[in-house]
Amino acid sequence: MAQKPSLPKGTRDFSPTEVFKRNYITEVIKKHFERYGFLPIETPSFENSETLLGKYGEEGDRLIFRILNSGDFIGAVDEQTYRSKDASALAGKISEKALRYDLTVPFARYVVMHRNDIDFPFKRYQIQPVWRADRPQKGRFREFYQCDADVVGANSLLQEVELIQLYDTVFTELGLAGVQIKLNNRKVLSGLAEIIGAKDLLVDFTVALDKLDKIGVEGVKTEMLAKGIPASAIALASPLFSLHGTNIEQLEALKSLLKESEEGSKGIAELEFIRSTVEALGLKSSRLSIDVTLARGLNYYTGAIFEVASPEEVQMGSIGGGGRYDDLTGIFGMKDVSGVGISFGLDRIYLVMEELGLFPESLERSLDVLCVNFGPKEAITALKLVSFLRNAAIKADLYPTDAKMQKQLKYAHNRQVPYVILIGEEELENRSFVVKNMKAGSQTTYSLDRPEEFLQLL
RNA sequence: GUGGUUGUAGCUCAGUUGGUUAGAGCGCUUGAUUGUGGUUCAAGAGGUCGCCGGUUCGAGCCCGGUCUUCCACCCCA
Repeated sequence: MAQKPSLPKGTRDFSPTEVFKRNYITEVIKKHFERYGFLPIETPSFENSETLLGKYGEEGDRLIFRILNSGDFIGAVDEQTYRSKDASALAGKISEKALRYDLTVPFARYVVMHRNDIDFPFKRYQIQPVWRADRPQKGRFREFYQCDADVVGANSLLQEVELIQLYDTVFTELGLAGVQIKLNNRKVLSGLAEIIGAKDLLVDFTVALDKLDKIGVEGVKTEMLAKGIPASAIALASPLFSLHGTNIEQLEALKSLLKESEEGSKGIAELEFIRSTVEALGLKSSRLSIDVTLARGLNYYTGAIFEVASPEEVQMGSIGGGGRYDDLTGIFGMKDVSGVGISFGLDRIYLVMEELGLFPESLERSLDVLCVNFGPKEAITALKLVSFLRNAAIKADLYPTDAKMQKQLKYAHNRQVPYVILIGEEELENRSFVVKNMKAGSQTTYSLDRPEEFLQLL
């Protein structure tokens, strides 16, 4: 029986135009990744569950798509687990694989597994889809692409500087000018929690602080209280709520606030180095802003934290994020390997560029020349000309059947083909071809013996 | 996972307190147009009203469930 086709929630088909536009973005990103010395890798779309589970916190585990075992997966479950109706215990028995949730954890696994074949420091990039069992909303899908560039095996802060430049270079070339690259440091957040005496509530503290521009000072205080952070501690942290001024001024204020914390002071020193070095090198169109409230992202960051905000005129979450993680491969048994990386959110960048009308018009053109098909005999000659054009790197095609000219021209019109070539009986006889300029409506005749004269027009 | 929202022709949307045969614009097909698309004119095709169930003499409209869309929260690219 015929069933109405449909897509799973949060997934999309991409039309030819959309794919052209998406490719345009990824080509730009890829080009600059390679110019910065990153090497491409790919990893499987699914991993063993234990590789992924527990790496993204409780919330992350919930959002991981799990893959049902094959065969008689129920028969393999022991009676006790089966009867317990404990979803997570049962899931562990009937599912051993899961879809990739991000590109960083699979990369960490990759590094550990291939440690003997890799020359460190290893700079890799990876552009692949990831899956999250999230509820879709604006700019949020269950299948989406991340474009990651990470360096492992060296912990120079110059890498942070370079990654900021990389962000700037890519967004500038895409025409996404004036993007704000937010920078924070986990050590600063950690130091703050220490100073106010809430070190064990670091995550709750930072998650609440992150919402400052969204829910305001009172909202943040309320959330912190709800999470069990004492009022006295919140009072100590209050200078944070009203930080303002330039990056330098904010750093000065933080420096004095954190002078008692060794870790916090280290974080400040890192921020200061990155800030001053980036400033010395200069950015093309983006601006770097230090933001101590920035805490979003994965909780494995240990140093720098990046987030790229969409341009203000567009209502969209962040279009990129990243940071430094000193310990990631430690989970897989490889200690003391530091990594730092950034990610571009392809799907959101697409939406922002679409909204701002930043895609070049040339992407719309799928065909430069279409040859009208007048019949078997004319088609052979037309095909010769089409081959000639194709060899000259022109996107050319012959209409496959000798349908009515009206239909063929309408097809050319709908596909926005700028030039249509006509080779009918008459042209065949005097070895010529007619080129119709679809925009102007004008026609010019060329000799089949000198097709290169037409090439000059293109 | 929580709360709200949406679904009618290929697309964008009308559709009255529940009442015969569900409409429009755009698009599509055919013709005016035997070598010419866009403009015009004429004709035509296209819908189990997301799906399942319920209430009713009668449901696109009311009720329940479910899927989907979009939005907020959580979290995040």
